[in-house]
Amino acid sequence: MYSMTTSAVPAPRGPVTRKDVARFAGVSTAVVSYVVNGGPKKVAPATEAKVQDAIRVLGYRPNAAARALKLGSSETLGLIVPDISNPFFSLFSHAVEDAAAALGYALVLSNSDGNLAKERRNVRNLAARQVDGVLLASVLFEPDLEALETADIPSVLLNQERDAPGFNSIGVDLAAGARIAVEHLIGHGHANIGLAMGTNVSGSTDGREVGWRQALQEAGLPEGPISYSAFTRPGGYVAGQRLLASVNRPTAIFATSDMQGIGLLRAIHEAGLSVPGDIAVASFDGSADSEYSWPPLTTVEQPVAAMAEAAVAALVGASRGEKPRHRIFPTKLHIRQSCGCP
Amino acid sequence: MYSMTTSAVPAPRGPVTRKDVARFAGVSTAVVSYVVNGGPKKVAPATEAKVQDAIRVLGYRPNAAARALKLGSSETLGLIVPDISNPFFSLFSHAVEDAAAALGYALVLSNSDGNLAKERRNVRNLAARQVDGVLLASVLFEPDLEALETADIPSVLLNQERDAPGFNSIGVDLAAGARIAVEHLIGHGHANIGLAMGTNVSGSTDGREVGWRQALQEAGLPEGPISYSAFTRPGGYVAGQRLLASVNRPTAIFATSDMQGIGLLRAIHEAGLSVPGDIAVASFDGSADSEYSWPPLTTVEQPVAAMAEAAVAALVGASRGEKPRHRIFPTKLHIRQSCGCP
DNA sequence: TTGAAAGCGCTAACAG
DNA sequence: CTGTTAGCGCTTTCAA
Repeated sequence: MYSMTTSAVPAPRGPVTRKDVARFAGVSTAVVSYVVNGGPKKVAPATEAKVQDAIRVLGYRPNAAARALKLGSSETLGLIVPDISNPFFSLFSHAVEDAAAALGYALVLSNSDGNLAKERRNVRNLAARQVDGVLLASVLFEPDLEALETADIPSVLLNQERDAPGFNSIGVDLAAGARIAVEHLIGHGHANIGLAMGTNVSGSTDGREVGWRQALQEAGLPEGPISYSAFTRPGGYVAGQRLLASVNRPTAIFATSDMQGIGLLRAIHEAGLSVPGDIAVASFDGSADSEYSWPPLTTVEQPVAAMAEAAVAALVGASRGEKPRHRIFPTKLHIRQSCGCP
Repeated sequence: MYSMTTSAVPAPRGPVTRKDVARFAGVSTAVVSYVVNGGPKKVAPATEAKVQDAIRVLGYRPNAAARALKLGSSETLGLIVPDISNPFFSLFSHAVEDAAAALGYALVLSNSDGNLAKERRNVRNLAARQVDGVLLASVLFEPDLEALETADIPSVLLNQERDAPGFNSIGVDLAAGARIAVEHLIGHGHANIGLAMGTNVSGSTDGREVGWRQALQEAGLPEGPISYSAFTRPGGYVAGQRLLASVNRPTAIFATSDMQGIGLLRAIHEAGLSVPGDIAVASFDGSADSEYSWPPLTTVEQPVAAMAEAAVAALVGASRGEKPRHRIFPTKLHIRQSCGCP
């Protein structure tokens, strides 16, 4: 109806600004700010009502860019993952988005495709966009965060096993997780346990390999065959083929990711072998895929939601001046059928 | 070394702005803009070099918020999906991010969790953030886009089978895709083909159900049993259990998503039946999961990358004044082993 | 309790 | 070819 009446305050042509609201409500723009933000000044109830009305009638929506410019904060977090279509990262992203949204932050997502140049480009891009924090699952152990530092933007490194000094980081106890899985396999009586190890760029040995070795050593067992390949389904598939062809074929295999585990299952099935009858399998991550493979995979679950929340909290904390720290989360063994349990 | 020398141009304390660069290079701020944006005015090569130097030395990064405020464009696209951890959407998101990045847009991701209220909140939030376009895989057939319309922000509806007038939309030919899959199953000699149908809120019958029925009718075959359940792994699992227990147990089942297909496989395996020996299976989507299930699923592939590109292009086109349209993409049958092919 | 006004960093019209 | 300058919409200090 408003558009049909002649009014002292005509509907503005373009997008509605705070000025339009002020004019419509007969107050100053400052007052509009006060009611929109609930402060920093108190507003008389009657005035507030007028303003709320004007906002509703005009369909006013604050301009986030202007706010970001003024405040130097975009209420936005950036997330860089190698590949969002990797189930682990998509699960993680969802959890991060939830945690961010709960705090009023939007999430800008970018994929690095495991490509260092792209990762750096993404970091810079996020820095330029004045995000309030960046979560980075880096290709590297100590990534180049200079763009963020000079812009004073906090960051958290994801999937970080070790403490990278000066970095906020979060990770899971890889070695402990791998160990419980391998110990469980040993408990089933296996004495020749192979490893389908994912490859990463970081120089040092992955904790999952360490854990596998520890479990074997402690049980006085020799090391089974190892195959290094990508942390992916095809990677696991290839590793499976190689492991099955090795001179001393293992009776059980630990895969360092669910994706590899699934690839492994395919290789084993194709070879006409049964799981867990001929070969038992356990993997790492605890993604939904592992529950619906055949047979369902016994896997080491990462506490994704807790890690996401902690990562977001670390970002928010960092902007409040808390100092960088490294947080390690425990894992939990999910026993299903691929290990030989009924 | 710059920090060690006394200079007429001290390093600025806070973040470096265009003003600092101008001062350092001994030019005006306008000139800095011209070189940063490559226009709209030409700059003498020598001057440009000085500016580029200053930018490098100072580590200058343009403030996106200020730019967005000035230009009324954030160079950002919004994407709302029900659940990023659904492999179809994560694949799609990756493709969207690629397409967006190629055009210089960042991507803000949000999950609606299939929840209408959350979807609306996300739409509004994106509108307030002045994104330049929104891609929405809605819960509804005709979602509430008012917040976007009043802000003059273009949008594209994803996964939209039919033309919703006035909306930009993109979808796949569901019925045709389902038909080729079911026809393929028929070609294997199956005469009792069941349907594991995903449930959605839209009132009308899903094209995949239509296609299944069409193929059957054209072949003069009776309709097999149907089970309605969620488009998820658990959904497919339950559908599988029900279908296997039905009075006239089908010899083949068409699942309307890969996730359902995978759940279905689990139900069949648990029942001690073999695929495709006892029951053949085909599904829909063409996600990576379908390739590594056991047996690998014959599936109807959606051209995700092409759709993502078209969706982003539609957004950009819309802001150039192109009128809304509905784009349908063809599917392609990926033959693997679950249907009975060798 | 409310208002006026100074910018946040950037772009681009306009003037030189 | 380069510089000056007026805002974009918002927050917040300072004054009334």
